[in-house]
Amino acid sequence: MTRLARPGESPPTPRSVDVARLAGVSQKTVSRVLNDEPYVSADVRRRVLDAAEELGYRRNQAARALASGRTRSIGVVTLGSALYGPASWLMGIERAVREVGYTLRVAATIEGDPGGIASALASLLGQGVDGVVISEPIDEGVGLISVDVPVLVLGAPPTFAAPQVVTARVGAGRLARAATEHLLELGHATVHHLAGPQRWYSARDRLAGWREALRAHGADEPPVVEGDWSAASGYAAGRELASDGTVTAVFAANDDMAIGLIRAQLEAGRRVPEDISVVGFDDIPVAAYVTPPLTTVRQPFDEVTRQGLALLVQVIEKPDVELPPAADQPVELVVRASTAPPPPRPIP
Amino acid sequence: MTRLARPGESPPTPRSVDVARLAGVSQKTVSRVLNDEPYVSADVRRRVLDAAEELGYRRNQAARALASGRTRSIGVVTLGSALYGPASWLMGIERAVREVGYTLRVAATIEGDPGGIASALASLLGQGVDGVVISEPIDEGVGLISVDVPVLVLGAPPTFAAPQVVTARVGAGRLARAATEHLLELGHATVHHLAGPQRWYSARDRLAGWREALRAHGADEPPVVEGDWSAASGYAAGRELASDGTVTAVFAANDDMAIGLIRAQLEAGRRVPEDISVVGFDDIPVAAYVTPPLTTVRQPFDEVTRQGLALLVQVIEKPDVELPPAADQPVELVVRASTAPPPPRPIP
DNA sequence: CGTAGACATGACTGCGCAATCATACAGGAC
DNA sequence: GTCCTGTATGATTGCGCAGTCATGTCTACG
Repeated sequence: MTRLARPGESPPTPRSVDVARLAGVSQKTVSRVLNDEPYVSADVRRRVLDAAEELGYRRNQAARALASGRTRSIGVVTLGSALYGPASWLMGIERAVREVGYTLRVAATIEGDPGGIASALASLLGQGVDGVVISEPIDEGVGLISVDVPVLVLGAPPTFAAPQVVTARVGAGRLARAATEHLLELGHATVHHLAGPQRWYSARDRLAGWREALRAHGADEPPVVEGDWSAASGYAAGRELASDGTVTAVFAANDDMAIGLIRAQLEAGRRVPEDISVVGFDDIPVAAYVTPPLTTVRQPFDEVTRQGLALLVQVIEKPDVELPPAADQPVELVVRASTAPPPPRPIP
Repeated sequence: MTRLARPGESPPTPRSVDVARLAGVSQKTVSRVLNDEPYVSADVRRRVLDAAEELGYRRNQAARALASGRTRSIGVVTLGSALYGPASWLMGIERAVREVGYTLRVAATIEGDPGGIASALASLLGQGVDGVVISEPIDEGVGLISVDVPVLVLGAPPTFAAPQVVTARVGAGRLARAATEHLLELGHATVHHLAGPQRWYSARDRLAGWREALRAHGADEPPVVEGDWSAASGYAAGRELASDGTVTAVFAANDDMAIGLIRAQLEAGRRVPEDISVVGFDDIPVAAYVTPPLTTVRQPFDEVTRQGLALLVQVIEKPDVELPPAADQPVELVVRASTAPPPPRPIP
């Protein structure tokens, strides 16, 4: 932490003792002021803050962590990709973490790296984070991973052994169900599903929501096509589906795949939404501007991360207080122009 | 850092002394082994590693940082958004940071927050990072920000006072120039530009590249339309441009705006690319699948971050060694179907 | 008016590790 | 054999802060 100034450079960074000396108090009192502890007179507080300001003093986090046993940092395990969903989660978490006065450490897992989550977690724990957020985990068949700090799992059921596990379910399942029901209510006999990779919990959630909706409406359950989230995989799936004239509605597990799928339909001479309706998932920024504008489902990233982190921090700071149940977030289906009633009769 | 076990819980986490005791050596020797320092016999090394393994020992990073003055962590200042560009930079950085054996701390700036970069930097410096990466900075008119660790600036010229400043230019300007030239070479008399917000260096870079290309070809320089990166702003700009029949080619500063712009053209009854050609920037995942598939420019995120970080780490660890010049990254223009020669005569 | 409590401050200590210095023993040069 | 250099290890110390306890001052109240 000591920044070794090269000869002739700026003075060394000040310590709390320096502040104390300048303010005419003890080092401990400086610590009191900076930590907002009680029993400091207004006068002394003022002097200390002024002195700190004058010296440009910043507390040494390593020393704080060592002395107090807390780093005031939260680690995030995220997918090492720029996919809209994971990236949005991460940014939501950053905002929320900062709001509660913590700092953020990030470890990315790499798709296909076995033990990726476990090693990312190990790296974070080694850094001494006070809590961990796991964003949209994928199933690695690792079984129970054991962690000695509280864990917040976003968008998936917990499979971690930890002092406390908090979950913030997005209700992706409910959202998927709403998307499917939207299509059924337009009059489609059934709805096909272009699923995400089933190693992802969020992909399984969406599939389950789709299935529920079909069952509730007594609709047939057509075979599932699985993609890998990419528009390319959506395109491939779309070519396959285009050869089946009975398909009139598809719910894709994300917008990228939906867009690829639509392109395949157009190339096959089928119009969207006249011949086939498509619903996506995520509401990526361009969803409203592609052709046709995409009906999709929007996830409340900010609200979910904020709520989840508030819980996590409470668990970290007051492990014994009872947790309030997480409030459900509102479902938001954004209806645009990629969905319509089915054509009068299936295309032969 | 001390994880206080609640009564009846697992034993406290082991310290290096515990490892030392088990291995029958001194604490310092454990430190030597774990830091790969010389002058340790193979036998002792083995015993220490075994003992550490047996106890599940992990070094306390706070203590290491305090004792050594280095955190072995790199801080990143990034835009708090899920925009494709910033998110891709961040993930590229994560991979690169891990490859060089450091860990990552993230601070996001908030658009519109005055002093955002400065406060994000302050937060990171307070955490004691050994180096800082600033990704696609925006101009806050803050003037010189002073930092006491080496800085890597991605995609922009440096405006920081720091012991060492490294830049990894993406060559966005060159890429923008290539995009514009592509249109000119198709026969367009000139190319309009839908710029990004000019507070962003990367937006200014792209504008400059566009301007250079026009000058080099002796083409007229039409007025610039400025968007805010969003598809919505591209759409708005597109409506404006659509009323001008002389516009036959547009270079948009990112793909989202290009997609919004294309949608506005279609709604105005102009065909892309027959009536008007559009080039984007970024090659977002869906760019190949929108209608028409988007001609765009791809940034070499991974190569640039990897090279830049290698330099940054070298500067951190060996401040006195001369830096090799950064190699230029290859320009990649991805030609798809949104560009074509201009229509025979301007639409009246 | 003496004492219990609230308030305000400081002295001292220790967090877990790496840096520094000291020590000990090899083997080679002379 | 003595001296040296290179190798291998340990003892001690200190990084900069917060925790603990001691101490002092001021009010309130019987």
